[in-house]
Amino acid sequence: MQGQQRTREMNLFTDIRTLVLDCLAALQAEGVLPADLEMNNVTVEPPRDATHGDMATNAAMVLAKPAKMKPRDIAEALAARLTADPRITAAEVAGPGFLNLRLDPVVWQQVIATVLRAGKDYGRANVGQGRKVNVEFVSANPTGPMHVGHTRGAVVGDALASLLDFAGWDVTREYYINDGGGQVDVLARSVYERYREAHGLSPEIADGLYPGDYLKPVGEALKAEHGDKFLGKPEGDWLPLFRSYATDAMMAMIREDLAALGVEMDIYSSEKALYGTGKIEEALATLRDMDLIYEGVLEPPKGRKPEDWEPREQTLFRSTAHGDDVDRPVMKSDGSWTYFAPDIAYHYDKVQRGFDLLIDIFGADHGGYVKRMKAAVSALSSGRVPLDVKLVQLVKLQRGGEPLKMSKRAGTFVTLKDVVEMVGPDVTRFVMLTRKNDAPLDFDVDKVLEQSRDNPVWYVQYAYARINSVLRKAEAQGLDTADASLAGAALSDLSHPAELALIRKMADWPRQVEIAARAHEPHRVAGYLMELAADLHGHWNLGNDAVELRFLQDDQAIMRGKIALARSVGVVISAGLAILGVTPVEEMR
RNA sequence: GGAUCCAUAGCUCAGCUGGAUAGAGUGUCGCCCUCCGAAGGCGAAGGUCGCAGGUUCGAAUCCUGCUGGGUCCA
Repeated sequence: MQGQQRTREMNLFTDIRTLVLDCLAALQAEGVLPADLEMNNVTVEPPRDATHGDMATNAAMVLAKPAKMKPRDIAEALAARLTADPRITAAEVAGPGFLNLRLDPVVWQQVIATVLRAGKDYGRANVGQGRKVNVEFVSANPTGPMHVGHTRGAVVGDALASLLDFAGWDVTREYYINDGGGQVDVLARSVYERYREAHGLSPEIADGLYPGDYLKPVGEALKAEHGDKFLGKPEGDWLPLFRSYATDAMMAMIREDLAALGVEMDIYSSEKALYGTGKIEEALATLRDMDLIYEGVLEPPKGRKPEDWEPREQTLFRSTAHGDDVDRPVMKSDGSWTYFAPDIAYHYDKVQRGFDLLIDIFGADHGGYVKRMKAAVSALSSGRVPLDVKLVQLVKLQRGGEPLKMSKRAGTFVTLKDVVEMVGPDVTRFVMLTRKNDAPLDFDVDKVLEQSRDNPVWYVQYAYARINSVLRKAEAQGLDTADASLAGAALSDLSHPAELALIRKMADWPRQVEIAARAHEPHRVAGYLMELAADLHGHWNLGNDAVELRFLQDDQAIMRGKIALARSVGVVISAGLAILGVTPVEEMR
């Protein structure tokens, strides 16, 4: 397979792991090791401590027990086999049974050529094997502009989608429009007041209506299109029209906000569109066939004394059969659907569209919804399709250490657009990915624009800009700095420990991609980039004292290798930034 | 009351989904540099990984209970 072949060449760690497994198989063939051994737990990783060598394998420790042998004996037999490979220069047993490997520097140096030849595809993985994944994210109610909380979900979802794509998944980015519930009626009534206002009447923004100014243009547009024919008319005359008009306007605004962030959805699905199509009934019928729907009365919630609690018979989903804590109502006693019913139908639809994996990005306030959603997907796909729900915690927006408060009810809140206008889409995206999704995030709009070490965005961008600066200078000295040319540079001169350390960091990139993709954690990419940038800057600083470590050299042949190293770091940085959706800057100003 | 997430250096946080002596940044302390390969550099001190058990060759990581905090729930 072409793809797998390429992956093997790019990820040095899986290369060496394959070698380890081959050696173990040979030992089995010789009868040194028993035939039936589980090898899945055998890993090849960079050691925490660089003095331990280049790579370490735990094979001897993992296999000791099932093979009924001492770890040391296995390790020594394995070491003897491994050192027969030209890539391995040393293999020594250490600690409780680790096997520390040292690789021929040539192997490391070749990483540079690999990076330069692969370009932006360096690190592409095949963990997805072309399977289909649906990432549903943002899914903000179409009742107003997106605020900072949504922004984090948007960035996390988009970056996760890019990461999975990079790791070999077939990705669909999807937005679920919650336009079926009561909140869009509220929206329509709010817009009606703005419509009245457009006619010179004073709006009555009753408690519970959306007070934001952003609805004024919608009211005016309705006036321009329909004149005064809805003034003084009963709600039934205008509600449906106002509802769809307003949600369309809100969705247009949300799409603009997303575009400002650089987020492009593949599909917008509508909750409203599920009604009347039989989709909900179909999904529930499927569950009913599985004996997972029944009429019943829920236990009152434990603990706090239920004041207005009364036992009511409802239509319930037996979600406890799929891991939930209690069964959940899908239809209220008055015969109307609960919020849960269309969500079931929507996820059923996703299952039917053939996805092998579903991912939902929710705000942390929807955490209570996770178990029932997982139960529904588990039931409706007969356990075939996993649903992973990533909960995105709050963003604490600050300016110079002071909190920027937001309140949707008062109509004064910091929108996504505000933030993007203040700091730009690239900074917004990067900062949103500097923490794992389930940890709260501090976002200081002043700090993220500082040029300092503790501003991670700047730090990574600066590394990239430095590399480009040095490339320009090398070019001015007559060097061909095209990647294709640099890929042919002689690299044997790059043998200084600092240079090899930098290369090792780059060699780790494909591995980090796999780890991040498997864990569904795009923030790891940002973390890796900060480390790579730190290594680049550290190496740069060494050049202040040690002239032979500078990228710019008098000797063209030597400089060519150094520049190849610099450029390959730049390639990896831009590959990582591409996953985050951040544009690298060529020059600092 | 239940669900869920979190708890790691003074502070802000990483930590490879079980590996070796737990890492950065910042702050503190000490030294060096004034170099445009500028937007500092080197080093030191600083830890019962919330607490208590359990699982195993091995736990910050997995399981159970507890404590404290965020979020959610008719």
